[in-house]
Amino acid sequence: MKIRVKGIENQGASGKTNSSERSMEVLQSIIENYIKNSEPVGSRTLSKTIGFKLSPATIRNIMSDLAESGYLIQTHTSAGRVPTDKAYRFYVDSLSKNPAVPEQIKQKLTPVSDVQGTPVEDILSKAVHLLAELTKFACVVSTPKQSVSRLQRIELIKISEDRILVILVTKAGVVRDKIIFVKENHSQEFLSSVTSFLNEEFKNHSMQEIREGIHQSIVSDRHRYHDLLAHAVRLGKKAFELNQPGEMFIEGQMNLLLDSHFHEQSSVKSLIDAFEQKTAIMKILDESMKNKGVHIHIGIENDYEHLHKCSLITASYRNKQNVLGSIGVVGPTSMDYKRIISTVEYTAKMLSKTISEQSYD
Amino acid sequence: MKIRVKGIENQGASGKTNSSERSMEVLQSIIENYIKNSEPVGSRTLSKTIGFKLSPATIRNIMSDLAESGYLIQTHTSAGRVPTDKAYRFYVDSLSKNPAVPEQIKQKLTPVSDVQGTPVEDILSKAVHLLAELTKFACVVSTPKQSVSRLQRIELIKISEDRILVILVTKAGVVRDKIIFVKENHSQEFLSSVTSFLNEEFKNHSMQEIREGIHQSIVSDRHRYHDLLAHAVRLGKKAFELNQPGEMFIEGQMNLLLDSHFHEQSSVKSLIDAFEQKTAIMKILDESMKNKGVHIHIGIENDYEHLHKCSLITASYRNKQNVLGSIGVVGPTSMDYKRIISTVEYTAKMLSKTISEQSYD
DNA sequence: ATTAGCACTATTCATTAATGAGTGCTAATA
DNA sequence: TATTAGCACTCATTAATGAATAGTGCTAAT
Repeated sequence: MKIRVKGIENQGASGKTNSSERSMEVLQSIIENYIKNSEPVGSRTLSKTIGFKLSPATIRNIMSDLAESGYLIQTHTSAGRVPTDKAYRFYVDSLSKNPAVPEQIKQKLTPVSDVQGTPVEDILSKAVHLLAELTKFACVVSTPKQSVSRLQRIELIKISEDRILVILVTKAGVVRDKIIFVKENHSQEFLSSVTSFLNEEFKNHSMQEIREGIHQSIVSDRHRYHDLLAHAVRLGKKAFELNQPGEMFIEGQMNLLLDSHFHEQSSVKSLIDAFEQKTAIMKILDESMKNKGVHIHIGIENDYEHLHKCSLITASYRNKQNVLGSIGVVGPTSMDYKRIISTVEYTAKMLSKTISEQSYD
Repeated sequence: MKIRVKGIENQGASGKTNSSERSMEVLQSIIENYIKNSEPVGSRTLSKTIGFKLSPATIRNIMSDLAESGYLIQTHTSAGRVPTDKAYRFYVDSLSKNPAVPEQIKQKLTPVSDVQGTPVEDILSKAVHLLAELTKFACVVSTPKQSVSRLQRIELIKISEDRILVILVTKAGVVRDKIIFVKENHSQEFLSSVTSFLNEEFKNHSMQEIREGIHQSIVSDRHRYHDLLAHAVRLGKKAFELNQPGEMFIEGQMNLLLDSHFHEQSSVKSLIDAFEQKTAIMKILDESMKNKGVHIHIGIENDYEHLHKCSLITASYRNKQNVLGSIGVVGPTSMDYKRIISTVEYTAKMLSKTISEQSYD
């Protein structure tokens, strides 16, 4: 009995994969059926939908085996079977790596690239909005990681007696601004020379490097700097200090609440918490920046408990130089993985392309 | 019969307002009861809750009259009565103008002012977040209207051969940035002189004035400008062109979906649409900037149909110079007006104070 | 003008019974 | 030996029923 299913786990190991292949196809069929109709699927229905001819009884046997090895569960005795997270994992792993992107989605996503001169935030926001519209789920995108982005230019502008406006332009085209308060009343000329110094010193360095570098300068080489540079370093330190904790844009949360899978009280509450907290999702997005391609987190695989009933599909976006951030979809575990994966992948690609065009190198 | 109720509408007109005053108090009591429990209120319950002694039967008579003149409705024959939008309008109009702000709310809102040097957007976002937390409804805030905000400083920074970064700093502390593309390869020195020119010419003018002013310059005085200034004007035109359509931050939409009043399918859909559209709510926020104080839009009073089951409480915020934008709450018509109104009012006040401190004059 | 009393109405809730989808097991079949 | 037909059984869903309840409207008495 179990042999049949074992075949799934180490498929191809033995020569006689016939019956295991069939189990696989049945499982796949169940999953696709469930994804489509969101209803437990029974042996009778399946025997009609399935490609090859099998009687309900046989299918019942197979299903029973699949249930035993944890791919299916029953909500109650006389209900059909529902795929588990393990089943979804099997399913996505068996999907083709380069899914076709429907022409319609390509069409819808072209406006992302139609944004000459707009701030990166706007591009991200547009992209995530479109993604939400296409997938009908909640979508998130993380803003470019400051620490890795490289300095294109820094500018210090005197605003008033004691206030200086700091503008940081990164290679990725992100502009950050911050007012810093100072005690001394520096002249604009002085600020200009500080600006020049900082630009020469730090252009093309990542923010992280700069922060560390400045720290270094102060600690070790203090005596070497004459007065002006000491000031410059002190100002620069303040300027580069804007350690924003990485933002995240969320769009289409409402879509989830309309989704039938989240109609139960408890899971709605969970989701809201998950979005309030942000940190959990942010962590997943960050994680997704480390490797190429699409990342898939299914239900229970998520560390954060409130996301146990969700799947996340994420992909990183980048410019020519660096990986900048990630974009992703949060939906029910029973989402249409094929479609969502290809959509996310394509969106990330378009986003990368657009941002690369805007980047300064 | 009707006389009793007419008394509400032109109260104090006749000397014998005794019974009309009583009707008023009954109505008020019904409203407060309904706000508190979200359940149709019946004559028996009311006769207990109400301050003075009245039998259920008498109350029934009064209620019947109130229903006849449109202050109450019944969901079905044997149900209690529910206040109409007209009733809420009467209710809020009769509220004291300067409501007390609970100490607890004051406490919660102090962090808004704890934001030295942060961009205005962040302050707004923090304020609206706190407001949502306090009110448990959805909250919105509009970003400072660009057209009225006055220029503190403009800066042109050469980013690459054909790209110039424009930074606009307004008196309100808002920084706007945009990349403009140019055909000529201007030197940074040239840009500096253009910058000086633009600053001298337009500092302290509102964006709207500037846009009009520049247009004027080009049309009428073209010949007067020598080459450099012609360039400057052309660049400036491009720079000031960033006609952003006024953004809006939304927070706490989820709160609404958890609210029992919106549990019916239809109204949820409506609300989602309302927030997607943005324009309708934006219009209300804009409207609210025209007059001082708190503005209240109850249900059917809203032009936009999808907001017919909501009330909006809005108040404008400002710096020392100008009204900048508005902040507001979107909730069910049966919200606790007393509490919400005072909270919004106080939040707007705190917001104004904070932003004024950051403003550059 | 107010109130008590009573008939009337509509919702809500629990109970019951019918329906039906789906399984598991056994015996028959290819 | 793998597959299938047949049948008993389970459990959710649905509809129907009736009792309990909360509320009104009207009339007559105070």
